[in-house]
Amino acid sequence: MEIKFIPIDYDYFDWKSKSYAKIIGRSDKGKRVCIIDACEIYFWAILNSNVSSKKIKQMQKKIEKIEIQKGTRISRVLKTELYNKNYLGKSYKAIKIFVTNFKDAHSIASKIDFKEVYKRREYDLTFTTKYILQKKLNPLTWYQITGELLNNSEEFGGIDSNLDVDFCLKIKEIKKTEQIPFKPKILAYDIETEGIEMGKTPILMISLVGENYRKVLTWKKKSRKSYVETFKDEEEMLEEFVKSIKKYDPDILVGYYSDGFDLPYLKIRAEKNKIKLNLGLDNSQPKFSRGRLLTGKIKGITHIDLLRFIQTVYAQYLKSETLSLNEVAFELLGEKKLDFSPLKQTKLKNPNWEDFFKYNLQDSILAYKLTEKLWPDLLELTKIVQEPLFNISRAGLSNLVENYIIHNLSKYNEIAEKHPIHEEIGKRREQKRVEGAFVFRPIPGLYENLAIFDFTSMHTSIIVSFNISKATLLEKKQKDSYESPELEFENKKTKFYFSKKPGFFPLILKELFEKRKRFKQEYKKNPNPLTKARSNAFKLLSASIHGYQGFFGARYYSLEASASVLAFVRKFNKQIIEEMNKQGYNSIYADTDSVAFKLNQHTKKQTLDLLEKINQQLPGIMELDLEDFYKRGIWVTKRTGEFGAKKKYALINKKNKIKIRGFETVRRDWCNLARKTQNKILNLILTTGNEKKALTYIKKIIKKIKNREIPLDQLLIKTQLKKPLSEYKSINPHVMIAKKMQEKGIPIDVGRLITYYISENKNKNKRELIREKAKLPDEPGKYDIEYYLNNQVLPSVENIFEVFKINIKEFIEGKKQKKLSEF
DNA sequence: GGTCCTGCGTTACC
DNA sequence: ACCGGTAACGCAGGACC
Repeated sequence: MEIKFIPIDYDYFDWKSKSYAKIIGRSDKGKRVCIIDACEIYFWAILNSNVSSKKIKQMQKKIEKIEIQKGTRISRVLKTELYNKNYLGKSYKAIKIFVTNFKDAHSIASKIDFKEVYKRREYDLTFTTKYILQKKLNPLTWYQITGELLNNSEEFGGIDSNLDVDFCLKIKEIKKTEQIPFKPKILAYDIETEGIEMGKTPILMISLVGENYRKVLTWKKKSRKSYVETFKDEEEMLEEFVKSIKKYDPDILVGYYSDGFDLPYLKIRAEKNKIKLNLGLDNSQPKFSRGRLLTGKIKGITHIDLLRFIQTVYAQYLKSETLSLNEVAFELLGEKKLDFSPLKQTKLKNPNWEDFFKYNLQDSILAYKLTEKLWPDLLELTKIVQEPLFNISRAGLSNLVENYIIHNLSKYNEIAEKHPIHEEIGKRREQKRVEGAFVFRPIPGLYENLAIFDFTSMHTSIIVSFNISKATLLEKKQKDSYESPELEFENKKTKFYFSKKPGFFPLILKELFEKRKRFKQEYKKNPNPLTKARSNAFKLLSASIHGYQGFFGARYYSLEASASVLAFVRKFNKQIIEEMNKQGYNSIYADTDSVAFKLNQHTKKQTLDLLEKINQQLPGIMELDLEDFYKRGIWVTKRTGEFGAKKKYALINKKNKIKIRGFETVRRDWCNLARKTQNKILNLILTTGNEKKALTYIKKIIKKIKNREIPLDQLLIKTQLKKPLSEYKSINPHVMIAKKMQEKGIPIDVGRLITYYISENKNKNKRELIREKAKLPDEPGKYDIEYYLNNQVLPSVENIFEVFKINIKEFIEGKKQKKLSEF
């Protein structure tokens, strides 16, 4: 039998002590298919140099006799083969050791302890990674598959008959084929419960949304709405939930925060009702693995918690202040959750069930639409990193980078480095932090006619240009090697040297860098969600590489490499600052990979010519780029001291587009009033080039504050709770409010945004703490005029006016010949 | 009882 | 434990006068 097949979910199983891959996907006809494939399980014993051939043969014989029994399972070494391989860029003889069973590779590896063995490697890769590497059956890519149809076959213990698929194939041949668009079957779900404590109270309703498919399952109330199905009790509802999913037959089951809430909740409630939540295609129940975060896996169906993907991969493209479903959906879809106020109360009393059903349905609708919207990003990242969608949708940045590297090692005949063990991680974490990038302290002022240059993927281009990596680091200075700038490392001034022979790590990055450029161009030429997603995926990987090298959990960790990259970053940033000054420009500001400067008498063309000249002199693949030309820019003083503040500036380009960085305007822990006022002031100053209109505006705002004309929603301050309440040493207003909320019975989780305002407080007998005046938004009270003037609005604008030598407080007092308090 | 400094805490930039 | 260093700045806590 021959079919076109796209792999989606990867798994493996044991049959007669051997490991087999079990891959679920679709055929081009939309059939759900399982394919079964044998996969050789092996790892490597890398040998010390000058071990004699005779000795090697002896070792191979010994290794081939290793046998392990674990319960009923017997694991053996099947065979061994000798190869010339590279490991960390050096060539070695290595014995490839084939074992029967994946699960025992680790134990067998630990039995190979000959003194001639330098390292044992690749026993710590997952089965799926090994399989994909070996068979090149990449996720979400179409293949032409030839195989033997299993039909109630005895082979593999009748696996096909217990599997909920259209057919099951035993693979004979995998061939590449043309790619056709693939749209997965997505089903979104969301539950509503009586309380929020995990599994404690019944699930009231469950919504399910797919293509032309909308359902709410409940047992609480009958409804006139056709999408609502009412059952006798929670048990029946849960049973129907499983049935509905099986019937809809989705490739992807998606929720929002469903790893942490919906799926584990469902599992507990199923247990309480003594029923099986057998969602898996093999009728297995969801399995949860505990890391820092709970992860819910369903066999054969890719369970995605969209929040996790958005948190690690997508948040950087979002403006939303929180990653709540409501805000993210509004930003990406222009659609919100429905307002259902009974949920905001601590106890649900006689809710309007019709509204509640609608509310529940809407959450799944949003999750469904968001998944469709983010599908190009999930798809591209999965194809590029070459790990299953399930992993990609939850992977952190280091994980994405590392898997990208692992799946690109074979070109260099490289054996993968091992994952650091616990002890090693501990050691790495104790290492002193290395010095980071350089930030140039600006001289405060309003500047005209500016431009910004920045380096393209600076860290990555440095790694490639100077061949920097764990494997290319030389122990001591060598002739004809790359030399890092002087840097401090372990409390000593030193330099690091890197071989000139290109290493596999920089070479993989070089390819990544080139692809990043190519796909950015492709997107510019042909902008659509797919080209955008591809461009973004490479951008993300490229931007995360340097952080990866310095991350304690990385296989290719090297603090020496990381410190060297940063030393180059500082050097080149300073070099460009100087070069611009030398060429008759004035450098105003710089941060890491960018330099802002005044053009002075120079034209745009002269500036671009200079850019080209600089580029000709830059080493390797390093490249300086024009970010933009700007009409004006403003830099202010720090609130304390008379120096210019770093990481705070505002610019207006030639098309009157304003870019604000670091100012309170962009900080969510300031009230809207202060943020909006500052934004307006910056806008007026940047557009007009002077402070006149801004002064008129601030006077108007101050008057409004004084007259209590500001609505409460403009005065709310939002601060995130970053740790459990008990761990706070310093009780700041938001901690105080969180405690108050907890006393009221409102559940407080880490990560929650705490909202409050500052009210007037009459008893002024002792030193007044702000937290004593903090109130919940629904607590009655008058806002504290003095606080909002002196701690919010005026501080947000005073150093802007100071650029024009105006002391805003004095200006306001002087003008009116009155004290501020009488204003 | 006021003033100043320091550390905690959050959020931003790159 | 899940990319990391640089930086601003409010508030509380405590030393000091």
